[in-house]
Amino acid sequence: MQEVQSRDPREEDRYDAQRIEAKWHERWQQQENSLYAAEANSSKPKYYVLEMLPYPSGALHMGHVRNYSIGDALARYMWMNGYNVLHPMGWDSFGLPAENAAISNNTPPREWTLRNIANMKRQMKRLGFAYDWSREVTTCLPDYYRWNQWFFLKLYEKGLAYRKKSKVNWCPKCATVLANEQVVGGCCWRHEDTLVEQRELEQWFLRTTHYADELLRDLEKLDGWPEKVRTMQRNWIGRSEGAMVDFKLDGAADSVITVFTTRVDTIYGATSIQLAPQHPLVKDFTAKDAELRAQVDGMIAEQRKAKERGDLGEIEKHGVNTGRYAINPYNGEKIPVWVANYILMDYGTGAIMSVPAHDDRDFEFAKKYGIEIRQVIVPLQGDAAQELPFTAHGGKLTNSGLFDGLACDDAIKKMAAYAEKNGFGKATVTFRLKDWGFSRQRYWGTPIPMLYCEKDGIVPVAEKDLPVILPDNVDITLTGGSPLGRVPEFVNATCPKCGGPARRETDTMDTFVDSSWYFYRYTDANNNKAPFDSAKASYWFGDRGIDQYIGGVEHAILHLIYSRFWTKFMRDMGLIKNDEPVERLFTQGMVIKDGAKMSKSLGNVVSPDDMVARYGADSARMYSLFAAPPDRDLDWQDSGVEGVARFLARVYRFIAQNPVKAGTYSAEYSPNDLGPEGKKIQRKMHQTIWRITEDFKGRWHFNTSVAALMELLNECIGAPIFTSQEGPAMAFRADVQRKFVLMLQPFVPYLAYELWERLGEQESLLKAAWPTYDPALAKEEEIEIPVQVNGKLRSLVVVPAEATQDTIQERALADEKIKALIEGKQIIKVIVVPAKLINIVVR
RNA sequence: GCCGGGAUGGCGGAAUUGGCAGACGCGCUGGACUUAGGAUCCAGUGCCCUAAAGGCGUGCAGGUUCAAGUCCUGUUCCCGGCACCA
Repeated sequence: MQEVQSRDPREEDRYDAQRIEAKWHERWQQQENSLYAAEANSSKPKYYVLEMLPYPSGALHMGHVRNYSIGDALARYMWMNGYNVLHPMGWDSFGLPAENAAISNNTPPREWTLRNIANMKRQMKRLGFAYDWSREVTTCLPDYYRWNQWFFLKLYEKGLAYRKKSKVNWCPKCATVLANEQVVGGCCWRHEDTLVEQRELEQWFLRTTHYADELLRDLEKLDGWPEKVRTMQRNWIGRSEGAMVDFKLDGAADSVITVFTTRVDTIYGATSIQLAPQHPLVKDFTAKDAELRAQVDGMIAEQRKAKERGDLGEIEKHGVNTGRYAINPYNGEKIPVWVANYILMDYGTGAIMSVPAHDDRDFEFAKKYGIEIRQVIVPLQGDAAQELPFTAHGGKLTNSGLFDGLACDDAIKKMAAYAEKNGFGKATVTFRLKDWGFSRQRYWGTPIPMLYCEKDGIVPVAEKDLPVILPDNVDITLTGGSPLGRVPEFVNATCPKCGGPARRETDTMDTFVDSSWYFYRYTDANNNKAPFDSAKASYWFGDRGIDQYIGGVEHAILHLIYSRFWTKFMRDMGLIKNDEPVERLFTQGMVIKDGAKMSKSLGNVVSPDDMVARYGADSARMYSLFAAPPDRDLDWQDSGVEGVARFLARVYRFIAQNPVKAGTYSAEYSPNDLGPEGKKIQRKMHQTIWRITEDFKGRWHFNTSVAALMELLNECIGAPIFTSQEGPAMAFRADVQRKFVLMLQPFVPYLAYELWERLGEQESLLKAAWPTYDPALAKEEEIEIPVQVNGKLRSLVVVPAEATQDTIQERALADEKIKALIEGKQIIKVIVVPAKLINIVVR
């Protein structure tokens, strides 16, 4: 640093974030495995706070810094409040970018990944995040992924993992299959500009639908989750109650069209059947009818295009009559069978009964093609001839045979029961949620522990043979087939059943497996006998799961639904007791710059390393909490970071340049010693403690916490009482300085530790008690009461805080300005809100 | 179309229970100190009005109330999610 010549000797001891942070960073490094370790047999209450683990892309971005600053502040606050805190970190380190890096710069995925981890861990440490590194989890290492394989065997045993051939999502850029959850608006979640194709492939699936009902129902319990996330999951699961009804195909007694409907009560109004173009029966119809075939193929192409454009709902409805008829099992009526472009094969049964009188889409379609529109529902009261389509539920049946007169809701139940009794249908529930497509045709993932034997078919790897190690030195290309298939030493194995030759599964697991249960591993990260010890997991998860989980909303569906599924499975295995993994979830907003998401192409990326180098970790962290409430988007402004750095410099001057050291003062002082100025500061201090404590309790508006600290400092700076050398004044200054540092600790640990030391304190700051506020001292003695006349602010009067209504009114009416205003007018009413305001209504 | 969130000075935001709108910070203006200032300190800063006085002001239009950013009705725009879901 440049030599500064200054008259003021204090100038030589300026706030130098780099020097302070380097000093404490060095000290903390030396005890990295013990400093923030959770206690093993603690009598304290437990608190598990967790931030979503990062993908090791190479470097942290500001979104990470924000995420971890929130979690770290909370962890430190809970430590100070006497909790046994678990605050771990790990790496979601399988995934495609490692393979892409391998291709583009010829570095093996493992090496690339581990190097990135080392760099990001360095950044986290430099930022001063308090993680228990002894529990670090790295998902791409065999000591972790072997348990993925173990879980897979358990899922297979229970019938929750299965293999089937079906249409699956395929990303051409990733050259792999994707789960439904990984398709966003028809495109790949990693390649927003790449349309996902449909391919017919044989794949492993996990039966997430087994828990569909529970996954939906338990959302009600998650009142510590943002409503937004619960709604998104509800939509995703998409439960709908209805009935399946079989329509026989006329003239082909063994051919049946099963339709799904939520409105079986309208079935007497069904005047056609509509099939999705991909419906299996359609193939039979088109086999001998080239013209029909051409039209159907056109519809399939049209649907695909619309899906790719993301406006499937916008295409114009059209269809083609197949010339066949189906028989309505309720009344024996023959109705025509059509193929229509608005019927989706992947929802329900891919076939509907069309009731134009009571469905908007069917109505539009029937109008276009002149299909009969037959009303079978009328309102409960009043005019039966209302406008069609009449889609409301609140009606009763007409033209419906023996069900005439029933209310819709009643009819839905009775008619489903009738179908079941007569063997042509039943009440049923459909879900939008599909089973989890689980196989990936990629290298950098957990090998699926399965074998294919010519004699025994699909054979699981024996538990004792786990882990199936992912080989190194694999030739990776993004063309055709799983890279592992090109490694004979890997592929060629022995069948554990017959001892004959067997071929290994060469697909790997979706990386979302890794994050589905990693937070349980943190409770027992070094266990090599089991994924974790049940007792340890139950201690940290309790009945309701992780106390506080913090991350981006982009995982509202993906990670958060898979991990809920995994938890339910582990509970049913008897490994854990909790039904849900996370009690409270917080989704922080994005970090943006100049109104846009940070991206290389826009050139608006702010690098954490750069911020740390320019302003220090403390400033970068505090700014990321100060600039906006944590749940909202944060528009990054370097000048704002500077402002925070200025504030910290003033804090430093207030304490480090004028400290009252431990042992140099008497701890006792009485408020009466302080005088009005000191009392005012004391009041402000207790109000500040109150505000920040409240913010931590759940509101989490750390921006106002920081503002409160700034206000307190503004009050203190330049106050004459802090230059006094008298006993009580010294004791008071000592108290203010200590409480200030304690409140800084969650937000700016480096500066807080430095100042704590400057104050001569020996106790560990991390576990020093959070200051308490005294409501009596926080209370104002005198307050300004706004005086309104007819609701408009006209004056202010100063009264004692406890002033009665009468006193306030007396003072207000005696006020010169008020007197002049109400002169000659009639007072109609006076409203006095004690300690708040007075409003005089005059005419 | 359905669901969730939002709109407050030049900017980020505050107002926790219907009770002084604009805390705190940025930026800007003026001043002090200084060889210098992109350091520090002091003062000012919603808009209109020469100042005082006064008036206006929380997307828009109404309403309830002594009193509305906050409650009610309607409406516009922005962000996010879902979507021919039968």
